Amino acid sequence: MRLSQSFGKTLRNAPADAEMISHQLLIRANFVRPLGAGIYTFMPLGFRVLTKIHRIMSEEMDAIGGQEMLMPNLHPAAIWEATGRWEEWGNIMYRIQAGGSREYGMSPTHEEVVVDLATREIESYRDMPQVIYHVNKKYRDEARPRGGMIRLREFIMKDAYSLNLTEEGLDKFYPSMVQAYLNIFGRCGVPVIQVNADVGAMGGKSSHEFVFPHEQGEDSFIECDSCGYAANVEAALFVHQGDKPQEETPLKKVATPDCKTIQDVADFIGVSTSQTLKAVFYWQTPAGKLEKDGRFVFVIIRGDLDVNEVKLINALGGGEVRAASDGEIRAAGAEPGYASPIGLQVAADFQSDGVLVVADESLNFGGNYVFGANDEGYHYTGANYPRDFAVTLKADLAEAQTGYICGNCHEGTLVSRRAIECGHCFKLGTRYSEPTNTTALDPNGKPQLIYMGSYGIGLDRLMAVVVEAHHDKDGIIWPSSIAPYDVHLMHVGKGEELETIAQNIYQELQAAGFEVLYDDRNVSPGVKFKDADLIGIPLRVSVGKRSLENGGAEVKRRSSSEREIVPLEGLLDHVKSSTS
RNA sequence: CGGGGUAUAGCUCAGCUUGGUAGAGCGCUCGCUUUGGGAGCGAGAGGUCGUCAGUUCGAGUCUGGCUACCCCGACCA
Repeated sequence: MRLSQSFGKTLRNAPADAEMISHQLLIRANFVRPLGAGIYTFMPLGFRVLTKIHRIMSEEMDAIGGQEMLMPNLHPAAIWEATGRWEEWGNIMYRIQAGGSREYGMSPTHEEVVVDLATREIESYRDMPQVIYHVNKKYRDEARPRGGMIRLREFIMKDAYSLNLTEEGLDKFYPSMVQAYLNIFGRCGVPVIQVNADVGAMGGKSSHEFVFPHEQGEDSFIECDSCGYAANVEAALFVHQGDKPQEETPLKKVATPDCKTIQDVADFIGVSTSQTLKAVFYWQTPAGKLEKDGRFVFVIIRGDLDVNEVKLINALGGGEVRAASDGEIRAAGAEPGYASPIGLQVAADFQSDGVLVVADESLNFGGNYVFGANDEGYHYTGANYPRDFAVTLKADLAEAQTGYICGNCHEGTLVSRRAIECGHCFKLGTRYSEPTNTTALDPNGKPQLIYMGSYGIGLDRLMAVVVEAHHDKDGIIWPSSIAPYDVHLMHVGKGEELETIAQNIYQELQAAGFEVLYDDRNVSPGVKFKDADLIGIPLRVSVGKRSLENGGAEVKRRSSSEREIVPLEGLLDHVKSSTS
């Protein structure tokens, strides 16, 4: 490509509102152009990078048996109603009202289409396993697009779907996809951390996130500073510190005036917060039900810990939770600020009457607690479980935090880090096959729900992450695997002779199969060098009066400051060895 | 959806306090000179100052509504 004829130009300044480096550089170097918040055009350079990322993904997917295809973006409402997500994704899906009463959603993801296909195409175990994938647009009405290409409203995703007859089949296949993902990120030059996001309940589904640590990221994860263990906040294992006391002291009601918070109470009585229990109240709305049909949930956790709502939802078997109102708390018989289940009728299980009390495991790592007395201005001391109160359910509810001891190596300290989520592997199980009754006959001729997995990587975001990982003060430094061109050729200075030489090189390199961006513009050398650095093609070849006097063309890698003069006759071989 | 910020030429910004005929740099066009790290001189093109309303003889400037965009947070398969 001749730069003099290419569409669009590089910019000397980045738009003032671009904050992330990748956002600034991709715009300045003319890879992308904004159209609206979270909506971008890929310019020719950007499209070339996208195409190369796509190719790498296709190779890795094909290597594990994937079959590339293309699914639609206009989804009839019916397929989303079938899985219950037409309602569930109310705020995020773009909807289109077409002639008559037809309704469509703009593809926010493609599980529904895959399930629809599976019901038609998969009839028996003989038709599985399958791995299908495509690279296609996704549309999500994100409340807050951010970071340029990091969170978009319209974006491009490589999403793959696996179909297996059994859970074992899915479990067996899953690691190969995880490995393929590691290969993809490796080939794109992105050092990702694999984050285990096991979420326990909900049918034993598990997932892995691949994150790139970055302080401006939209995601966060927990990492051990010693063993390298990494996990989601919801999944992170940590060591519960504390022991049961030797002797249980008697329950005693004490006045604690104006002590509404745990810190107040602990200070007033003179103990640490880990010597207290706190009550936190939620209103749970089960999946697919209205809020008024939900129920009150009384959560107990040690005073020094915090409830992770995702863990709570999992413990409750799904749905949504929100903080309960004071009215709802009083209706359950508890006193806000001084609450405990002591003296309340606690439900024995989910079906029984009484208050649903869910306690964190931390309850067992201590005793003789300070706990509310359900009487304004009073707490108990010496509260012990199960002597003094009952709970409906015990579960892991505590959120891992910076400073906790790692649950993997039991030595290191957990640290919370910001990151950009680059990819996600998800065992879906029968989440979509069940509501749509997507079954296949097993060898015994019996229909079985099929097991699905879904696996996604955002290409636009990945492109931005590559730039975040590979740049310097002058511009982008593309890894050669996804660089828009192999060689950035230019002539510096004026003269027909120079231009002829450069053109010959241009043709010679292209004939040899190289992708060459030729800066044939009649501008000063400084402009050309600055643009070459900004655009970031791995190898720069320049011919000028000075280089010819020194014996040939100057060759420089974008990633290094070394320049060398290569005789014109040997240039092709030199480029071959430099790019291989 | 809460909090904060911004909106004037393609890009970066000044002008607003104190209302009086739209500015600079870069970029763009033409000419001449220049050519190894964002060249020089000269001549040009380009803006209903986000939008709607109000105050005023007069609004880019003052007031209010709306919209868009950016940042923090909530949310996010």
